[in-house]
Amino acid sequence: MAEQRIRVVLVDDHPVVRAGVRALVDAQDDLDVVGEAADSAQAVAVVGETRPDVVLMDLSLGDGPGGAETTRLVRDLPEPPHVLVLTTYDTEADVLEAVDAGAAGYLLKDAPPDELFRAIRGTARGETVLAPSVATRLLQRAASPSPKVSPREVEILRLLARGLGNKEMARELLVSEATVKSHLSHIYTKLGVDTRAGAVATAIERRILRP
Amino acid sequence: MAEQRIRVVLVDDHPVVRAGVRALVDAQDDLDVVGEAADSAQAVAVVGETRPDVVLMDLSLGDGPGGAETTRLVRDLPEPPHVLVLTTYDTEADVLEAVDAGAAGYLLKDAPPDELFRAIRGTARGETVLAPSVATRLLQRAASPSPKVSPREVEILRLLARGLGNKEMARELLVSEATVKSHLSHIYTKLGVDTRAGAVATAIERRILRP
DNA sequence: ACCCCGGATAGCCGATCGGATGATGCCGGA
DNA sequence: TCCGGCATCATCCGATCGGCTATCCGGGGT
Repeated sequence: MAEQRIRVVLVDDHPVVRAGVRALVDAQDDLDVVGEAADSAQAVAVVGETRPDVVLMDLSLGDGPGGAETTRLVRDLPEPPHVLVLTTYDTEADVLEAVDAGAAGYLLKDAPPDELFRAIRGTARGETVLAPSVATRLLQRAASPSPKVSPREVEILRLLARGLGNKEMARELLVSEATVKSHLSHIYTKLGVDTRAGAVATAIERRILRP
Repeated sequence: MAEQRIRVVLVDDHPVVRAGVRALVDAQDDLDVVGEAADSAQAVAVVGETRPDVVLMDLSLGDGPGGAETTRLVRDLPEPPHVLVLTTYDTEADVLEAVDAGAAGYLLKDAPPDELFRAIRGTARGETVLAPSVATRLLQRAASPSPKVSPREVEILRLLARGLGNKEMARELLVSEATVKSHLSHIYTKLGVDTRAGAVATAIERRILRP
């Protein structure tokens, strides 16, 4: 007789994507979509009810808790399912957050269906599955550890995004202009940029600042 | 007897999204998916062969020409189909560019299926269909005298966010440094800022740039 | 005990920026 | 047709920035 079918739950706020994954996955003999959720609360509920083997998780779930936080919640359930992140972007922060939250795999939505199926089966077996571009990025980062920005530096970044000059920041933070310049230099080094504008853009992209 | 079925072609580089839209649309009695394309060249070819009533167009098509440019190409064909943009983001620049390219509608991928169907039918009849959030944004812009940033200025903003200096931008855009400075001054005025860092932050916040 | 890191401070200097001012050509709407 | 917006270019000048080199202090880890 055949193996046990792999039970899959979809978590994605885009109805179109849910329909697409369901259509593709359900057409496979060994895979079954047993539930769908459009947000974090639904996800936890559906996973609790259906006890799937694998959860396909989108990272951006519109309002409320995101995919990373939802992954954490799902993984905190008793006998948790494996979570395979299926999302559009492979930002450094996204990947790290997801893996940290307990995701077993990270796939991009532009992956061909075959790759998706293989990833689901692998994840169900407890393997770690990474999209090629994601794997590449992780290796790069592993080679060069990205230094963390200190609290004070984040303050500077906030003022920077508001367009303040060094003198104004100094007044705002009650320190000397020299100190501000010092912080800025460190920020440039850590973010790998050499201008204020670049620092702001990079800080927002790395989610150090919220847009 | 029933009306003529509406013939639809999908253009999207994500297999998952194509499968989803196809599954949803094909389930409707009056809608038929008659072709799919994953990039610009395929899109033009498929549209030429299948002569659809409506093209569902994603704006980001991976490498090569984007959805806006592809929309232009498709609309330049003889007896062109109506183009309904179906994408993830509603950045001001994206919307303007798409409409300028001849798109008849703009819908977001998180729209519920019903809305998608109504949009397709409306577009087929030659109506203009905008997603609520997009319509809201356009109305805001129209109501408040917040001056719109020109395409060239958006280019400048992009380079700005990458931390380029005026000299570098000038080289990149094949214009003189004076021109760059002129654009920057206009940008500052329009965005209500007076520094590069502030311009980047404001541009991202107003979704003129994507983070 | 020692060293590293975050934070604060200082001065110097060349490169760059931002503001002001003015001019040209093109195109599209009133 | 005229006006306005867009894009282009030019100068001038004071203010600011970014890189560099140093110093000092306090706390946490080895």
